[in-house]
Amino acid sequence: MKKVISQATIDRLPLYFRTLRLVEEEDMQIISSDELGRRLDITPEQIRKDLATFGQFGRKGIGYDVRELKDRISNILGLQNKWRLAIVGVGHLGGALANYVNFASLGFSVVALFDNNKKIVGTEVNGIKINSVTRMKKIVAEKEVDIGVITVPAAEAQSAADLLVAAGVKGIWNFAPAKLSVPPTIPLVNEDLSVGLSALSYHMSQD
Amino acid sequence: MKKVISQATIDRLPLYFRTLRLVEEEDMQIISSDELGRRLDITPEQIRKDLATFGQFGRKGIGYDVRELKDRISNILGLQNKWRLAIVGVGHLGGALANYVNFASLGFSVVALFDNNKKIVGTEVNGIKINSVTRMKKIVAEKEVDIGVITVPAAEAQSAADLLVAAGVKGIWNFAPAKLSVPPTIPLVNEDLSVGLSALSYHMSQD
DNA sequence: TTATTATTGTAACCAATTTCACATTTGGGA
DNA sequence: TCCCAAATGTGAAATTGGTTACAATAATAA
Repeated sequence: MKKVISQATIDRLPLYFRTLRLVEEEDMQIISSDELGRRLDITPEQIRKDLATFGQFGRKGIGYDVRELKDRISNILGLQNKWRLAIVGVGHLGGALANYVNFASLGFSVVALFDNNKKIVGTEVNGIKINSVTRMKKIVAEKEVDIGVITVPAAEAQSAADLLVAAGVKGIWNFAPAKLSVPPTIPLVNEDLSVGLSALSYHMSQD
Repeated sequence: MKKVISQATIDRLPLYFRTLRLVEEEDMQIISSDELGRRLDITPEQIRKDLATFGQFGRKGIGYDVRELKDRISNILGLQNKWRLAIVGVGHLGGALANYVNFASLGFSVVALFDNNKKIVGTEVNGIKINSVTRMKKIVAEKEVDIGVITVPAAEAQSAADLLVAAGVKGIWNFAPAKLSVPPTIPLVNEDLSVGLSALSYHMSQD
């Protein structure tokens, strides 16, 4: 199963998935690419092309089986893995992510928190104890952490990434506005909020 | 000034901007596309092409004037506007954004907070009072809010957007995992965190 | 002054992505 | 049974985005 799926398609799959879950709750068993597109503002052709990337399982003249499509997308995205997250940097954003309920519904769980501020080490957020970053290796192993989430200031982001990689995480989700260097075997996704906000500013300035 | 700049380019401009600020602090007056690219893992050709979209102001054989390039990008992104934000939904994420320092350094400021939970209306976060959503129109006008930030649950996101539009905001930054309908004159940027996290999951699942 | 090196700007090419057009399949109704 | 309407799947065309190659320019050193 080594079919390449484009990044553009991968970024749309979560949207399909979330819509299929809603549709399922409405007790729809079958959905057409047209209806799915209408709900997401994506053309039906685009959706069919995306889905065709990983085999054909729609039924001509009918549409797609909601349950089957949803499960298939979930598998492609690897959501069956129930990834375990550790958050490094328990400031406002890190704390918010530790409490973020939408993760749980996708099968992700926050299992560890790290900070280098002695004042908060030992306290708990959402029932999870904050540890010193010096204990990262031990705790990442113990708690079987898969994903490291970086919510430290930009200047400290690279060293947080280095510690996470050394501790053995399999992927990194970076919120710091900084370019990180990690081994090519470790997937890295950047979630720099200022990019989106700046893009909004740009569009608001045009007319 | 009606030159079209591609979304791909717009999304890279904030990265250039942030790097130029760092470079400026290092007292560099001139930077080459090569050096800028090295710091961001973007090819120098790509950078030159992006910058060429809005005129030529590099100097052949020399490079780009750091200050000038930074100011120019700031203007293109509309950051000189000092946009004023209102956050709707003061849960964990909304609260974190109300405290987020990186905004201020880009010239954005949070000037109003709204929630429909009576228990928190009247309290303050980061010195900003939480108002009832019923007072949105009045307060958006009073505080001269430009941008509405949506951090309510998905099911309430559309009505939050409707209220913001009715109150006169000029743009919307949406964190709820939902597709919003807004008038085409109102720029909308979606910041669905589950998209990035799912993409990370996908890449981690590949062999 | 002239050659050399560094570096931009851009045209031409190539790759990725999206849109278009349509053949094909399915179920339902006459 | 046969036709029609509703859909998918997909090749081809169009568009968008990225890479390559190189001419042009500027500073510096010989």
